[in-house]
Amino acid sequence: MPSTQSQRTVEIANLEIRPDELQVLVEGRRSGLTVREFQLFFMLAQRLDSVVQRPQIYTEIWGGTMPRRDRSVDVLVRKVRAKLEQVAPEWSYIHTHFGIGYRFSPERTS
Amino acid sequence: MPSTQSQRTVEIANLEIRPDELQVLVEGRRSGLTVREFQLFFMLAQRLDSVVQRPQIYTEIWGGTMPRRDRSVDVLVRKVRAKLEQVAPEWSYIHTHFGIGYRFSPERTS
DNA sequence: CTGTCTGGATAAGAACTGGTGAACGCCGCC
DNA sequence: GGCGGCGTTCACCAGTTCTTATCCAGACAG
Repeated sequence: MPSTQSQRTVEIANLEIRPDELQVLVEGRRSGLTVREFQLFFMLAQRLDSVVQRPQIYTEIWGGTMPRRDRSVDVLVRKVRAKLEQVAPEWSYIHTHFGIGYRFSPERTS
Repeated sequence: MPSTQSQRTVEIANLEIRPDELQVLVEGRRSGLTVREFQLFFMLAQRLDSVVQRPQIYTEIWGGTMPRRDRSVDVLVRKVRAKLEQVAPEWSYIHTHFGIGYRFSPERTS
């Protein structure tokens, strides 16, 4: 195995994540996430199956402290969900934990 | 053994790439790329279908770190595109990934 | 059931990125 | 010197993305 710095590709469920390309592929199809969107997605994916609190997400992506009543994270999550749904309608990846934050976990929508 | 560094000729889609001549032929016609232009084209071609980030392109061609707001890469891409389009109007080879970089992948423009 | 709070959805304006044409400077050559 | 190819930089503009505001549905407490 050619080692090298960061992993070239991460595979989870039906996803292929390429960090150094900022790309997420679903069964070969590109999801078309923007840079910000990928950041969010990737940071959640790295914490597979654990709930990440909203302020923590904010800090990791925007830096600094999350202003009260800020909705940036929500809007971003929505956009990521929308794009992923377009390429993988039968799956859901980001789950809401009310009053807390979000959790990444690929699941089939039965 | 085929020996020696890189292959003499690489063929992809309707392209014929000759690294040691710095030439790209499209169905027999020379594209007329300059040295710089060929460097860009070839480095992207070698990473077929993967997105290469702008700063990485810069580093590989110019060396050093890409200055903020630098447009060299863009302009070079444009020139390569222009020359390729002249010899292959029905094809597109270099695709833009907004906010990230460029990706090489020969495709017909239907 | 009612009131309050959180998150989903959408939209408008601001901010940013990349496409494009042209100008500029550098060299080698006529 | 004047010319032409090449590489770089500049400026303008269109298109994309981000931020923020608003309205609304769902969750939860009393």
